[in-house]
Amino acid sequence: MRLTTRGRYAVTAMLDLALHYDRGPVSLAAIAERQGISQSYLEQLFARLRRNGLVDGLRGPGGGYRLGRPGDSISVADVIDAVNETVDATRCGGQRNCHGEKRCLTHDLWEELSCQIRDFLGNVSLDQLVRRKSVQTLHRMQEPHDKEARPQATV
Amino acid sequence: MRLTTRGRYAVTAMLDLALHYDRGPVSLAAIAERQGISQSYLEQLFARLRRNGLVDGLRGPGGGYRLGRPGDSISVADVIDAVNETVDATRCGGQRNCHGEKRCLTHDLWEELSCQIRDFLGNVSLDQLVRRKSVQTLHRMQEPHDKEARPQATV
DNA sequence: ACAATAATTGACTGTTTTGGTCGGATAACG
DNA sequence: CGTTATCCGACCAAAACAGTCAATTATTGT
Repeated sequence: MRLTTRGRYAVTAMLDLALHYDRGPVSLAAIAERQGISQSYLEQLFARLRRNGLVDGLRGPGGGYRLGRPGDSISVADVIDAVNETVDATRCGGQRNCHGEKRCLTHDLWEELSCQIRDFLGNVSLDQLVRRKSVQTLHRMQEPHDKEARPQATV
Repeated sequence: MRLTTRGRYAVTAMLDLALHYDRGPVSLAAIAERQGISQSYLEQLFARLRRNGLVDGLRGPGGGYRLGRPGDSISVADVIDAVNETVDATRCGGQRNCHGEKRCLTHDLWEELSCQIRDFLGNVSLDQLVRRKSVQTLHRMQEPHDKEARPQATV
């Protein structure tokens, strides 16, 4: 089981996408700036997210990324799985060769733990996160305080 | 949050200790052979376990390691913490500097996850593991099939 | 006293993963 | 056509991981 910056960045970025769902595609540059993540690194992550169908990429000016499916059908576990390719806590990855040909003394324990984690992360959707108070607060603070309604090319 | 071979080995080794609690000190060589773990690596792990008071080391012939306190007061979380020094899932380790000076969008989520994991692993004691059927079965298979009662120096 | 045993210590090494950069290709829009 | 942005692949430094090794120290049995 590994949960590192990669998975955390991915979830944060996906959440940013969900927060701006109504404003059309979101560019990596925008995410990078808002969330303080290296844009080059984001490219790597989004390559995996796209391959797993979690996002759609739109090229050209005004392009960016969009959620591949509704935010209530994307769980945090989905995102982490996409970039990490394993949330399994066992060493053998479900096989039982952790000790010679048999499974090790603690195999079952790690299997249960994996289950717990998957359960927890699998039951939190992006939409649920969006609706959280703490997220909303931070979201508003990250907005560029547009006094008018959506200034379009202030960059 | 990281759960790697180190933590898994440590728990397995501690469980081995608990399984042989009544037979006096257990040598690293014995654990290494039974559980298929490198003895040199075990040395490293037990250094940390000892520093955290989880085991007592007894030198000299017939020596080895013993549980530092009763098996029902040692949780899996204790063991992992001892060798890993962190089971935290947040990047900032409880501080809130994950994004600049503020906390990142997903800070709370990782904090909850950490809590879940700690809860789960903190509520499993070595004694509970010992009593598990799957563990008992594996345990019997690992014994050297002593036909007599405890042959003493067959090595 | 002596040898064997086994913990204890610290330095050292090879491999993998992480986190990240860079340059260029490709597609879309004006 | 030029700009914008995704795409793609190679590349890289640092850290963590997994493991080895040699030397030292303490204890026990003879």
